[in-house]
Amino acid sequence: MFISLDLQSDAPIYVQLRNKIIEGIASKELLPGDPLPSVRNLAKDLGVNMHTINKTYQLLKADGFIQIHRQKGVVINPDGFPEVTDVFLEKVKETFRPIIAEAICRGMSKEELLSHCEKIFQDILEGGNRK
Amino acid sequence: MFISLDLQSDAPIYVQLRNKIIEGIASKELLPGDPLPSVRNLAKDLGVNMHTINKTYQLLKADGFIQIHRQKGVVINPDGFPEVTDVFLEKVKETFRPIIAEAICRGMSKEELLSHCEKIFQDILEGGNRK
DNA sequence: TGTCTGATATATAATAAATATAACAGATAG
DNA sequence: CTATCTGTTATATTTATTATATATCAGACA
Repeated sequence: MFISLDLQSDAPIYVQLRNKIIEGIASKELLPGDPLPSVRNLAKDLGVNMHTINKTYQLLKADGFIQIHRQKGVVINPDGFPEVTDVFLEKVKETFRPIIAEAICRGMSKEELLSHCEKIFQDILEGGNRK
Repeated sequence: MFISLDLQSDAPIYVQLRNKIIEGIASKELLPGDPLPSVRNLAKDLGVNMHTINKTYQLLKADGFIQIHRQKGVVINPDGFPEVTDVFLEKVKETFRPIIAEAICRGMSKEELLSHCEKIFQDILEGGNRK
């Protein structure tokens, strides 16, 4: 995992980090059972505070993407990942809807939109286009 | 325009309102030249502060979706809307990427994803599924 | 016995979001 | 002319979020 944070971004660090790890899982760069750095080590590597990393891990744990063992450390969930729940679908809608609406205003066709989505999907699978 | 705000949402009020208006434009419920309520009236109607509305209008103006005339009021841009710029495409990517990555982790297929996007696109055009 | 885990507590600083008032300049209807 | 409506601007305050700085605790382990 090469993790780079964008300190200029309006997205909080702990969210950026969460997303990076999710992308790592999606691209199979991170496999079930793989270890993640300890809270303190990752904080040191990224030059941020321990609590910021802890917040990210707690989020990922709550969603079922990682397991946290008190003394062993943090691992990508070896028992598989959460499914597509109604809650998640709702999140998809709420996130996509405003952007798609703006795309329509700007004259983007449905085909064009789907093409962009497809490309992003592929890029993630191939682990590319990472910032 | 029936505008309802979700005070429970984590999205700021001024952003929610911006999105509602963008959706109104996308669904052609709001047409070029149509007037929008004055800052003070809308604030009163929604039960929020004047500055919150003003922030929304300034955002929409900066992006070219509305025009603001000092004494006449606010109208949906009669000269047409902004195009699909590189900046906007970048915003699409950055917004979609984390969600699509999570969708992949949860086992959603590409076809399933595109189907959801297509549905959202249609829903907006039809002015439905509004909250 | 150190040293590593995560977990937890407390305090502080910086920023963003929202509100509360107030005042200003220009247009316009009475 | 006056009152009222625009958007604009300024100032101050409150609240919540984000991030940091320290510190401590309990369990595991070499």
